[in-house]
Amino acid sequence: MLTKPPGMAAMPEAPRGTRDLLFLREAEIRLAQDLLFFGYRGFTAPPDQILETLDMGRAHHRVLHFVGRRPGITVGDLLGILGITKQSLGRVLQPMIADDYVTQTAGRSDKRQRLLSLTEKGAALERQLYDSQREVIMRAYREAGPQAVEGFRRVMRGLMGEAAREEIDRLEARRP
Amino acid sequence: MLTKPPGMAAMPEAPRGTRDLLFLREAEIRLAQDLLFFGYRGFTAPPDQILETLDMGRAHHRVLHFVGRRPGITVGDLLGILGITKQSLGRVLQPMIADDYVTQTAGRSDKRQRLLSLTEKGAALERQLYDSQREVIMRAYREAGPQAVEGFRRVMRGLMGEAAREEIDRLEARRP
DNA sequence: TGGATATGTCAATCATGCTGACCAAACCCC
DNA sequence: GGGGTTTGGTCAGCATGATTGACATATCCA
Repeated sequence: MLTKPPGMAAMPEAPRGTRDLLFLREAEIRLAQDLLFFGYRGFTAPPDQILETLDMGRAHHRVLHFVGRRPGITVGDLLGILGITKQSLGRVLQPMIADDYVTQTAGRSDKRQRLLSLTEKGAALERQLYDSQREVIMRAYREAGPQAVEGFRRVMRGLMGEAAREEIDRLEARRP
Repeated sequence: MLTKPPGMAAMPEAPRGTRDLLFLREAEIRLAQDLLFFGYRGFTAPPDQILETLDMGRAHHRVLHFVGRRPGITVGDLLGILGITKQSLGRVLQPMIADDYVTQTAGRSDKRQRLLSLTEKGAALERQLYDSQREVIMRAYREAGPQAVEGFRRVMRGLMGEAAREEIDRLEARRP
């Protein structure tokens, strides 16, 4: 089963002189990949730890987060934000309604809609999860400084698609 | 099944005068949560699209990335980086070896070890996935500017635990 | 009235993680 | 040299969260 030498792939060709520059560029991109992988993991770890004691997962957290962020959101809008199918959402959302974390209300203008909001219980859990992430983010922000935070925001916005950028703007605008 | 009004949870109390400050703080943290969610998704979307045509997933990409990043890495070290169990890794890694994306070589000093490297085929796929992510990252970096990139790096480093920070330093140091 | 829309649900499947148990080979120390 | 430890592989079973396809219901709107 074991082979002899690995036989690594060749580096891509580059004209003399530009080689160092291209190489530095590649190193920067590779670093970005590593930072996003480990950074995102650090960001999700604290809520994950709390959730597993409640037999919930990251999917539940996302529902709590975005429903809390936009109370009265429709199921369709939530599906659009999460980017999953209604079947996938249903399996997470319906138990959360049954367990009194989320409530549904029929839409005023369109009675087909089910407007979602957090209950007191749901809001309390969301706040606990929020606090655990707040700690991590505050520490990172404090260590990096305000200018770095602004740079972080600019880069993260650039990483997402146009649709997500508009979605974030909508979430920010709706700030109560 | 539908209840009447949502009954939103109360905002946490805060003494007069500090209220605005605390509120702004919370808005900043909430924004960070949104940015990380949508940004990470934008970052992973392009490789995911390629991978699904090959019947592979994100787990395969992570193996390709970190083995490519550290050729000759041991199975144990890879497990440590990925933070998963050997059973989970095995199910992804063994098919990749069978399909000639990854090779194993017995360690020179310790023959129990299986040193992992990418084959030509594996390196080619890894580069294709890298290129798709490179596009997204380059665009975000270009739009945000060099100072923002430095800030992004500082914040992402702060988000991860000490162990991950050391791991990244090790990966950077091993730059060929 | 009838088609489109919003939501829910059943059934099957897939990807990726987990635990527990166990095995084999190699290493290392007494 | 023998015995315990380490490294890696593997089997079985399970959970989560995603998918598709098909279908049901209630409501909206032209």
